[in-house]
Amino acid sequence: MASRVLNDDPQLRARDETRRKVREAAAALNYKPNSTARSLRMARSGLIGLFVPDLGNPVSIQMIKGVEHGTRENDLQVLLGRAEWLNDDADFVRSLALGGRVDGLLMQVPVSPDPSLASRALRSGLPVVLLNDRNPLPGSVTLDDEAAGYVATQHLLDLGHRRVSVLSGVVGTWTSDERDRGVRRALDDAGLEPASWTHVPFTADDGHDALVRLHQQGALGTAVVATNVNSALGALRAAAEIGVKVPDQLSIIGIHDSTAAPLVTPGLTTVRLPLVELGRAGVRELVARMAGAEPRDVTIREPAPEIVRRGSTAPAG
Amino acid sequence: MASRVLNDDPQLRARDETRRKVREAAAALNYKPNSTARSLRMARSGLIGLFVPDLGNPVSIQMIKGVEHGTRENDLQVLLGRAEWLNDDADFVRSLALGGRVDGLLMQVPVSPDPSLASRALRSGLPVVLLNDRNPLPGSVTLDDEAAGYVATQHLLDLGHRRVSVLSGVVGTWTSDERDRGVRRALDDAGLEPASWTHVPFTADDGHDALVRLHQQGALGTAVVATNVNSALGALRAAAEIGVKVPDQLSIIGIHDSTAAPLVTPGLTTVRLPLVELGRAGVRELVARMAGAEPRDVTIREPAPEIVRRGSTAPAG
DNA sequence: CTGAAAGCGCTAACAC
DNA sequence: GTGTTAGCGCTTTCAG
Repeated sequence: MASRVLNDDPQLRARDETRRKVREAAAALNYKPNSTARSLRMARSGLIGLFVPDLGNPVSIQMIKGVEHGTRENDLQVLLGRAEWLNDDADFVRSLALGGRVDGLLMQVPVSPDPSLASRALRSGLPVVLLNDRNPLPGSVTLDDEAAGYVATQHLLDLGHRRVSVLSGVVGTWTSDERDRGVRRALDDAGLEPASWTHVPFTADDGHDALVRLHQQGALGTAVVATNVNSALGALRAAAEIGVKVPDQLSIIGIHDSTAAPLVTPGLTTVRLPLVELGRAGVRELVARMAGAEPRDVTIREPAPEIVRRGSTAPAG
Repeated sequence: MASRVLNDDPQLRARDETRRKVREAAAALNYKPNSTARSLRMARSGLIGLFVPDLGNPVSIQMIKGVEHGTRENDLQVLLGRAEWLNDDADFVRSLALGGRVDGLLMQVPVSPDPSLASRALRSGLPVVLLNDRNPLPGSVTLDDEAAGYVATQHLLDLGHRRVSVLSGVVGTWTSDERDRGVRRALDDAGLEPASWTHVPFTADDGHDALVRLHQQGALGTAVVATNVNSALGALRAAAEIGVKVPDQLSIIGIHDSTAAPLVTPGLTTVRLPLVELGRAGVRELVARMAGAEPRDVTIREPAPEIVRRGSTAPAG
């Protein structure tokens, strides 16, 4: 009774008099509902697990901000964890699920060591949605990475570059493969072959080393599309070290924006993707799943990938 | 009974036979304890709230990593939230507390808009520990910021600089004031006056603009201590833009390390503080508080502040 | 329209 | 050594 008044049950018919009394009593006692008891009764914790491999990654941060928005909109809260934990503890997903600690799981899967983590989670029975990655099993939210690859490459082409080196990610990861497709399409449309095509992990150091190597081998074009911000940042740094002038001798563009991008010299031109929107959509999708919807793969195409032009790209010499 | 076997109650005396049976039955039924019911019964959620103002800040990220360690060590989990929420919703802390959603709160307070947030939380009755900040009320974990200011300045002095500009933070924030004290002490020890002393908020843009202004006014020394990484990064960027060569004409050092520091050109010299340790200690302190300990202020002095030398500092011309 | 009572799954106290 | 039961605080069903 009191419960229904305080929760504004629309089904309830009660005299205004009664409602008032109930509320007054609650206020007087400084009553706060116990969320644990409620969770037990409702068989619903109101918590979703958010598992990311590395909080240091600007991409994760943006997504998390979106997730925060999403959870506020849906009266949920976030239990934060590291994706590795799911790996260490084979049974952890199941405990979380069956134990009712969380109602669902949002996860960004680490590229290594064990990609089967995603499949296992998706098969666990718990509502799970993958963030920024896809699996043979449905249940993911991703961005238009193909378009991002295309747009980034096209920016370079528009600037008159004809010899472009591509610094790509790890083959077999969904986002990287998609971006590669976009890059290839832009190159094909222009009837061009890449000056070089290198696959490196998603760190600044890897981008750095790759650029140095290309330069030594004389395989470096007049521009590089780095399929990932961190390697773009590393490549930019490498160029400075080996005396290749950016943007005069070399243009560099990275996919995804980062707080570091405007801080480096010159500023890194990037393509911005709606990562915050991705996080928010992930929550929406998870909420649908918790309500019984079938797993599916959704792609966020709005707003479209956008070039954030800073100093690292310029017309071809 | 079964409960006590599965929870390895050391008080319990039971035949091995029985234990085995219980465990087998549990395994056969794929039994997973329901954490909500347990929380209700134990009047303890096993969750601590972690509230930070801005996930984009490298300082927050490091602390969070430490908090993750701490929670694993103490069988706790993290409910993540934005510090602003505590502000928006005057009653939110109380609901969290009285409602039993979390057992305690770890918070990094936003410098603006409302510093009373911390006092209110500290007075809420819930165990609360402030991270990297201090309040008139006890209950905080901080670093040796005074030492950090000293060490940073001393590094410049050791390099032979005599005219040092200090780019300091917001007056009245604990960390900033402490660092200022350390800077002052180093300067005093050397019998020097600062070339200039500016207070700016903790963003790259503010650091950028401050450096430009100092340069225009001719008040710039041969070295700058920036009391915060972000403004150091901004200052470095500004120097590049206005043609002041770093480190030839100007040395720059920042307090706190950042993933961006090695990416900029030249790399930013920083002083590294044990932020991860701070996060972990925050959890330890909170656990003590939950067990009934009195609130207190603790300072993490180990490991001591350490110079991470990169390209942005060099001997005075 | 309002009050009483059952029961969510667990743990701890207490009989046996 | 082992089985039984009360009760955590809530929501919801069912009488009144």
